[in-house]
Amino acid sequence: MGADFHASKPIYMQIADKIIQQMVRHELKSGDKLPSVREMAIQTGVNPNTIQRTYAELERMAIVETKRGQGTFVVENEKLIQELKIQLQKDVISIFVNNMRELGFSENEMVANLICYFEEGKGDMK
Amino acid sequence: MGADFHASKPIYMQIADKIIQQMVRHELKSGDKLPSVREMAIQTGVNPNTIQRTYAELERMAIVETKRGQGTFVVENEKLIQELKIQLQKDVISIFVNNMRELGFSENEMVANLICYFEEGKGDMK
Amino acid sequence: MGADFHASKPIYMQIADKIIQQMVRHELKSGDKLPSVREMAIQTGVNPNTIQRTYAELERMAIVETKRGQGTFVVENEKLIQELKIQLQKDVISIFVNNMRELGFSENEMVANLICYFEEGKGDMK
Amino acid sequence: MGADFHASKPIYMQIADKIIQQMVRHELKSGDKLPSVREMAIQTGVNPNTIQRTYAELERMAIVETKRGQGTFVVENEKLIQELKIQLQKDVISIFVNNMRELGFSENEMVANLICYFEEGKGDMK
DNA sequence: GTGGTCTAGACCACA
DNA sequence: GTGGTCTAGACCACG
Repeated sequence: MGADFHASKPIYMQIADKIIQQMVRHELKSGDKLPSVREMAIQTGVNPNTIQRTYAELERMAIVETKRGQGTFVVENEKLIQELKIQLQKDVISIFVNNMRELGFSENEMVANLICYFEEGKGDMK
Repeated sequence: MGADFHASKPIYMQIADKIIQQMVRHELKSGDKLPSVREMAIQTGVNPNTIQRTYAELERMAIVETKRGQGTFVVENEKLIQELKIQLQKDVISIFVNNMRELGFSENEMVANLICYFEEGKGDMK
Repeated sequence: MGADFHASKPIYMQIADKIIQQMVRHELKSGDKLPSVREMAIQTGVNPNTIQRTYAELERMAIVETKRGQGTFVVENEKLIQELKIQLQKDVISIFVNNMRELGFSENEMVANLICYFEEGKGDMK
Repeated sequence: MGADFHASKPIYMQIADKIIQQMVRHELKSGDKLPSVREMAIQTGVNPNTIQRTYAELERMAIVETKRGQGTFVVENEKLIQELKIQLQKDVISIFVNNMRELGFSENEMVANLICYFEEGKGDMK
């Protein structure tokens, strides 16, 4: 569970992404309490300030809310989390399609290559 | 052709990517001469230092070579460019698969959602 | 009647403000009894500790007094409540004038814009 | 120009507000470069991290943009700044009206009291 | 030179 | 106990 200090994305964002993924996969549900800043800091092995920043970012995205003196909670809005998943999914696909298009692939080739990737691990895609 | 100062990737890398894409799509071929550092700097509207770094990076990847007093040329090695394309393609697919997996999708769902994306633009992906 | 956990003001102050407003508007009069701490806590949905602090704050301002075993009462001093209203009013106006001045407005423009705001809801204020 | 360490608003926000006011009053114009983080830190007498946060907040509001290695600039969008002014103005008026209404004043009384405030400083408002 | 991130450790208000 | 702010000082990538 160590942080990757050399990735391009800042640590506080990597942690935010992890939390979002947990929401999207329903490992974290509406109304659930996140670990306290200090506890999360210990769990992830980073400075509490970094977690603070993560939580602030999540709150800015309106997918988490903090109650003074009580803690930080997943927002009570299941619909918003659903939309979040759809949005993230579209973003991921969109990036993939753009990248592949820039390499000169047609839509059919993209699908074919993806299937190929699954079947062969690394086979004869061309 | 302006540089995107907001993207997460450094500008010199953005430009390197653009050049590599041109090779992979055969808009730039083995032996072709790249624009001079100064000219490229003007074309892209960035500091010549930045282009310098772009060319250095491409040379480090061994897909470009600088001939003293003559300029910078795409390496005379068609096979290497082919391999480059395959490598890039695998990277792109691999990133896509990882991202989708983190969102909780199975391989079949990935393929289905991709096809869905093409058919509907943004339809009812679940 | 729920507490706003997001506002910049602490909850105990928000509640104190609400009570003061009721006095100023004569919905609460000299000598009236405030709800008990527990009852108020239930009404507002916050921790009794928080209400305790609200009442303590009001007592510190000398606009409420606690009689042991009987409860908390609005002070028997109509004049003081009048003065409170005038003071609050001056504060509100003063803040408004400062804010508008910081935006570069003259006194005449402030009056004009206020009138404008009433007439048009949101019209062509310049 | 010292920072007020005891105000309710955090310092980084107070500084952000000051900068926004300068834009709204056209003391800072579209495209102008803000002082560097370090320089501003010296000017205001706070830690560079605090200014960093101020600039990050302004960028999040999309009224400032940072160019890597060059500095932080007022966004090239005069219209947006105009809208910002109108928005701020509406907010200020709206808060004033709400506060006065909570004290039990009618719209006419608000205007009258404001004028009174200007004429007398602190005269016989009731 | 620029902004961005991170740590360490401190203090605060709030519930 | 909680989150929020701030300082001090460090290191990094970028242009």
